[in-house]
Amino acid sequence: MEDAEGLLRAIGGRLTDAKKRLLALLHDAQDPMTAEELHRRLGDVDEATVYRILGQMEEAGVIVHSHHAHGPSVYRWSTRSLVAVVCESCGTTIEVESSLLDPLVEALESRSGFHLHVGHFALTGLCGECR
Amino acid sequence: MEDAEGLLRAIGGRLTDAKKRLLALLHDAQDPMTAEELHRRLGDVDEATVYRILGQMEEAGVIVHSHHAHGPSVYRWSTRSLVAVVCESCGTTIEVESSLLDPLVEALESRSGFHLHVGHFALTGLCGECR
DNA sequence: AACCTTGTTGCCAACTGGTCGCAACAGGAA
DNA sequence: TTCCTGTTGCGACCAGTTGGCAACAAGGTT
Repeated sequence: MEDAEGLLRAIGGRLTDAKKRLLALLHDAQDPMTAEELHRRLGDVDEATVYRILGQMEEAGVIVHSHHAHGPSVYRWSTRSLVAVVCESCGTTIEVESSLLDPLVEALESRSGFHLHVGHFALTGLCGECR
Repeated sequence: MEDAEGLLRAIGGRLTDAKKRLLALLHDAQDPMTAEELHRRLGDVDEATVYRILGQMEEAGVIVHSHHAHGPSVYRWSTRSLVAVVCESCGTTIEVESSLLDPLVEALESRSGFHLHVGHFALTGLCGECR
């Protein structure tokens, strides 16, 4: 919390209650959360405001979002460099260290000059149980 | 076209004009297409119908769709096993052979028992020009 | 060829995830 | 305390997609 306030001050915006609480929620969460989930947990903060704060925080590099194939985006603290892997059948999500994708990143880099943003996209497939 | 008809017959549904034409479009397309694009090119086929046909064809395994970060899904003939890589800055999309992801697929398989569906998700990042 | 069953279509309303405009509100520097 | 400006809630709006429903038509049956 104390460093969340420092962060907010560093970003430059105003130190509002909504921002502090949203940031704390996301910081303490072990799993990524959807905007709707954050809105629900914050209780009295409007959904549009949640999206606005998420946008600012992401622009400031504090958080990142990723797309889970069907359904809403999820947001997570940006220091957690994980890639979500979602089962298309049962919805189970596991997270793997993004370093697992390093060979792919390097291959793309040298082949096409493309620099991948690993983690912006969830990988999808079937989990062990559902196969 | 002749084998498109055979395909449709094999799938089991009725052989309608909309299905034949949509399938031909997608079969002959070099790039993946959005539902809106298909609807536009088909002219007199309703958008809801396009989605319904796409759903059936996908269930039958004839086509696959993938999600491009923001914006609509794209559909492609399923024999083209490519992964889209989208530049977040300029939107340029390149497609790479999915075999480039084989090491990742194998790693996930042995670590977590997860079987990835490569191609269902687009990879995102920055292209050489935009970096 | 007429007929009937059932998949298919068009039309349109609804739904989800997300954005926007605007007036009221509230940090926080002066 | 005052004032400026970032922030908020509210409600309309938007894109992409799905669902209900009645009319329609593919294609097997008689």
